[in-house]
Amino acid sequence: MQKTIAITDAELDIMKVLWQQGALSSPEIFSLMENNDKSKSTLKTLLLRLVQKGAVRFEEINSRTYRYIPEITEEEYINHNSKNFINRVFDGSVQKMLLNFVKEEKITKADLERLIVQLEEE
Amino acid sequence: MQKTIAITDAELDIMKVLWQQGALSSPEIFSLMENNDKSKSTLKTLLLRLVQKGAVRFEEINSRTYRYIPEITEEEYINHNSKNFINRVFDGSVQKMLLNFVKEEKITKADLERLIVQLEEE
DNA sequence: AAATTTAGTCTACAGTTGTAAACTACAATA
DNA sequence: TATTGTAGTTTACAACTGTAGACTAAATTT
Repeated sequence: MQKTIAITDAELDIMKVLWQQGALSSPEIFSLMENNDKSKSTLKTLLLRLVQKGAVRFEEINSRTYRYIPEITEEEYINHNSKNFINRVFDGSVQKMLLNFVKEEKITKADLERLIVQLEEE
Repeated sequence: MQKTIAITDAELDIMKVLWQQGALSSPEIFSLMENNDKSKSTLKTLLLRLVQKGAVRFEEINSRTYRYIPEITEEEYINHNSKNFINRVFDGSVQKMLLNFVKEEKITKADLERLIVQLEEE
């Protein structure tokens, strides 16, 4: 069982482009995050931290360019964070969460019905 | 629209007992959190921070004891955090989250059906 | 009244996070 | 080849977090 790697919010923005693209050089990451206001330097720091914590590895492309590759998958991230969230906010109960979302009208009956149909189609 | 008050994990433990009990003195909080290993001093720091950020207020009971009262409700906390979580992890889409939970078998068809029944009963 | 317990306050401190400037070294271009 | 652009590295720094010791002052116990 692999140890848990915590990814912070700022780091997550980088992971998202990496997950989407598979592997990117840092300039590529940077240009894909142009909407993001962070400086290039900030980006590099975040990338370095991701490498240090093992969330990303890199390969040398040529002498001064690297390709960064995600080491943990988006699924792993999602699963880990979902569990965390449900534990923290809903005492670990998915039921409790669902009930709350329905009560708060974040989920409608139509949503639920659609899901059931989807489930049956498989 | 009230400004957002961020509650950290450690602080949340305190909020939880306050939400459950409504209002407590700090020794009461402390004894309700005995399972928790934190020192009394730590608890007081967290309580102070909660007061500073407006998540908790206090009333004097007698000269050297206070009653601490939650200023934000558990619902507010849950709603805010749910939104945060869904934004961060599922790009703001509840549908996406549900789909993922179903796929990961965190939610079963039975869960969904039960929810629909509950909805209809209201 | 003296000793002890205890609620609260002040101060501290290391680790994490978000952010970035300064610096280095190679590569492309003039 | 000298200049300039740029990928990467080092260093920094303040805010936030988790944790807690030291100190103060009031209440309780002896």
